[in-house]
Amino acid sequence: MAGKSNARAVFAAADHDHDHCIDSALDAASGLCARRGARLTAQRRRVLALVWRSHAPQGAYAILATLHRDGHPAAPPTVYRALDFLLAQGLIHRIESLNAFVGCPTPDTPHPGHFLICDGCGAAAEVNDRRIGAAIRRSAGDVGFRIERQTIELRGLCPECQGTGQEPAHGD
Amino acid sequence: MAGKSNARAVFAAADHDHDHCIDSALDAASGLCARRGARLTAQRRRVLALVWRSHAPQGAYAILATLHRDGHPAAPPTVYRALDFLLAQGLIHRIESLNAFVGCPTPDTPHPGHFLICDGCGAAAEVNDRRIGAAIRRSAGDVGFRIERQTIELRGLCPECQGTGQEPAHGD
DNA sequence: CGTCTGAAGGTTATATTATAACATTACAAT
DNA sequence: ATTGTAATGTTATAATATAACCTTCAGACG
Ligand SMILES: [Zn+2]
Ligand SMILES: [Zn+2]
Ligand SMILES: [Zn+2]
Ligand SMILES: [Zn+2]
Repeated sequence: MAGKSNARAVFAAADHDHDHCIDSALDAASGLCARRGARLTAQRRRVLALVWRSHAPQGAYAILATLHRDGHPAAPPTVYRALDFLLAQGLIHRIESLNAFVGCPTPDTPHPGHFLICDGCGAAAEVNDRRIGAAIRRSAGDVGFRIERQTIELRGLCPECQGTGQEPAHGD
Repeated sequence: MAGKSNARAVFAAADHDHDHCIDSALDAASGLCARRGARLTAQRRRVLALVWRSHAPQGAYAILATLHRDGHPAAPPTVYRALDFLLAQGLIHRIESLNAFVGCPTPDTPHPGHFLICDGCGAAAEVNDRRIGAAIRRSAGDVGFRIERQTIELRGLCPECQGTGQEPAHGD
């Protein structure tokens, strides 16, 4: 309970209304795709909802299994194609160190994805800290490297999971 | 060590003596394992040499195939076990965004692996910039996140590959 | 309306990456 | 030699991802 108040800004509180997260993500996606002329089909919308099922990144095959449970059977290519579309639209990010996908809370503006990922509760928080970006640009600039894409994934324990002996991952 | 424009210091020159890279990596590994009482067996040494085959990260199955070509047939678990040992000793790093492994040029001292990875030539350069580390610690500290492990992989083009038409491989 | 077209999705098979489980061998210490 | 343990071998399979080809569907247009 001795968490910092800032912490809640990036990691959702344990008791937050997650249905609201899902709904607003879907609404944002609808609007954004409409403005861009991109087709957010029922299939893609379902996959996006399942990625947002939790703040913990979801694997493609977990999404696949949930689709089956929900009465929408699909094969791997279907899921991967939907994920590719969502990635292209910036609606989700891929977490390389987990081979999994997580919803983007700010899909309207382009940004590198910088993540804090808790090994206790599994949640991934997108931070996109200006200072990290600046340090990276400076470091790459020093050696003449031109950055096209960033993978920044910091693993550890979120404030809630520290001191609770919560090292191993759990469900979702 | 505190450098500004040691531009070519991180990416090896195109014409450098790579056999020297391999030899000194193997020598360093021998000494380090001896001091630690860790057993750098022939198998592990062979795998380490193959990881160092290039400054481009090598996949486990590429290593496996090369072992076969070299007359040292092996099954996947053999290679993965050797890689696990080398990772545990800090002799190599895993590149998450490539599912591949690259030799560590400074295995003596513990450090997070921060990489610049060229999409032109495939080379990965380990930078471990103190400013990036500091920015990350500050950013995580702000929200009370405890970092246990970092994945920092910056993809783009190295100085040599810029302007040489060497964008991500296309063929024609 | 009917037809055309291209994107989306379906289907099957397979590629790629990684690990589980158990048997055998090598090796150092007693 | 005996024994305990680390390393390796062996077989099978899990988990992640894509290739290739076919069908369906929504919208454009005459
Ligand atoms: Zn984002
Ligand atoms: Zn947590
Ligand atoms: Zn290193
Ligand atoms: Zn290059």
